[in-house]
Amino acid sequence: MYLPTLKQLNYLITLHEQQHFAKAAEACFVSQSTLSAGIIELEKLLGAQLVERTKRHVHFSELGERVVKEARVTLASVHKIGEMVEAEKEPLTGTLRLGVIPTIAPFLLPRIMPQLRMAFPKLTLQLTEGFSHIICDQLNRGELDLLLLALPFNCGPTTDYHLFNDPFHVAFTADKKPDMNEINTQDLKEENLLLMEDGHCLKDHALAACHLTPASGKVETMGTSLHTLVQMISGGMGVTLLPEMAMMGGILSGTNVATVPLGGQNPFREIGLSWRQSSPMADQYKIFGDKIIDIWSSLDS
Amino acid sequence: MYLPTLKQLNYLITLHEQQHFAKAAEACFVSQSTLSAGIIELEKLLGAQLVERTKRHVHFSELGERVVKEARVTLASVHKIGEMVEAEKEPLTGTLRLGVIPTIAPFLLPRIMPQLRMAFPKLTLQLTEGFSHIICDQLNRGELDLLLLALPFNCGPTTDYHLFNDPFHVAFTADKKPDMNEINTQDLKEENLLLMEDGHCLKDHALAACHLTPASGKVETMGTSLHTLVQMISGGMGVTLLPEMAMMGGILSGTNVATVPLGGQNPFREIGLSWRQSSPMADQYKIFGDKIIDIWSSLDS
DNA sequence: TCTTTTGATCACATAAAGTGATGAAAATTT
DNA sequence: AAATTTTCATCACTTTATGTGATCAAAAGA
Repeated sequence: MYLPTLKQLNYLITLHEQQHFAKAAEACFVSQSTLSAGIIELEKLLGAQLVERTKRHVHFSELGERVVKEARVTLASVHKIGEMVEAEKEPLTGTLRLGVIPTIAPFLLPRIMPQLRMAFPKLTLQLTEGFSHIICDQLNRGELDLLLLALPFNCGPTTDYHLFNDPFHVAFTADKKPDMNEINTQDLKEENLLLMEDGHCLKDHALAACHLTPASGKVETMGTSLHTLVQMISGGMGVTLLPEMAMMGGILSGTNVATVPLGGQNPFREIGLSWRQSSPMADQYKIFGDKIIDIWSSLDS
Repeated sequence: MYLPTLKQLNYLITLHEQQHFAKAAEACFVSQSTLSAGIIELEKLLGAQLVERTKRHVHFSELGERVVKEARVTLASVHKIGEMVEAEKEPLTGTLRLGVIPTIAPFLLPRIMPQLRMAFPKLTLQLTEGFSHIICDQLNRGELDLLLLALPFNCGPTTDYHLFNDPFHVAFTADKKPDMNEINTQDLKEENLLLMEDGHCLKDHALAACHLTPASGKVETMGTSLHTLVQMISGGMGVTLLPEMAMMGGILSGTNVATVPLGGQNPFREIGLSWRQSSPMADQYKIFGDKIIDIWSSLDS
């Protein structure tokens, strides 16, 4: 495949506009000899005469006219590339492919999206909801740019950015709720603890918050959504750990469930962002994360 | 205005296809270092990172994806230029802008166009009818490629190509037609000679065929078409010189006009082609002219 | 720990694009 | 007719861009 030079095409277009070699050369900020040689070179490459030269006039052949027309299309396309890049340099514009886990997405996003849109009006969010390990794979394959998830999660060569802590509450059937300001891991030993099934990192983080290992007895897991799990608690089937975020998102409305804050050390899950270490947009992602922190704390109060 | 290189854009596209520097380099028939440097150079020029490199994977940033997409458009456009030129190399294809004078066009074209189309099916004729000096100007301005006219005509720096001679006949009102095989210039001295007005070169060529100068008395000129002139003769207002081409084209049908061939030296006008001396298509125009000769002589017989 | 894979980098070679000066042909003025 | 002007091509030369193989460093995998 033989390629002309964009410079040559530009020379040709300018020559067509000026109908004069010396003037075209001036317009291109090169010497007349350069432009002349450029046009000759282009004609030689294409193997066809595009321009007829007389000592008095410059004429474009019928083919030359058509080549000029198409060359304009070519340069316009190149120009568009430049414009796209320039637009992108303004931070947080364009499209951000964001992966979010299912125990965050339905509770956090509806509450922060409006303000996020206002803060970054030129940013289009392309949301993907999935289990941590799924969206981590997508991140590492380059199909996503950024993840919003619960940390820690071993996601390969990523940079994690802490946003805020999301405290756990223990959810009881309303009539079984103990009258305490907070509840401790030890107090749960007699309860039937229901958690979400493998895949949801919420299970691991909940256990970690309780300083329990998966092997500790009396733990049942269920392959359902958090909403369904709450319904089970409401029906008296046991207790569970609920992220405050979900409660603030209204997961308890219309249920027969009451909650007590979890006590002890680190009774929360950590919410954060992850991106590939190699990402050139790290700065922008931090700004994005800071904005989420901002919005979140304003919701809390 | 800063221009990337088409090579660089091509490297980028290939890298996107191969997702691997070394393979992309191979596909571009360059060394890995060249392709690597090319991509880096492009990123530096644009001032933005398009590709994320890890030791294991190559990822395109969201911007990178869009740049690749637009770069494909660019290269397709360049490719189209190449195709246009290639198509043009096949002789007598594309568009030919042909200027024809009014004393040829209506008589010759209808009779030769069908066969011309058959001979050059890929050639589109863009016809312009006008006085010799008008279409000559257009030729010299590069607005026309080729002229079909009566020679000689001083048209500036053109190459003329003789096609055939078009004999003159003297047209009388039918009842005044002398009973002769041919008629001589001297025999016309008593007649009222009607010719076309300035602008039509037919006047000059008719006078030349008669070996007369415009000053020779008893010559009237009229600013009309040849058809109208024939009507005047039919009405008994004098005699005129008619090109045989017009008669064969049926100009006399339904009129009261009879003709006698003109005698003497060179009793004809010369039909030919003209193109700019500087035209790169001279060979093609000769082939085109030869075909007209061909068709014309087959009509004669 | 050793090997393999992979993209970046280095020193160097070649090719392309640039320059000012000059030349030749046509058009215009003297 | 001669001189001048206009205009594009060409020349010798410089600078810049693009290319190469060899080598390096980092990460992944054995």
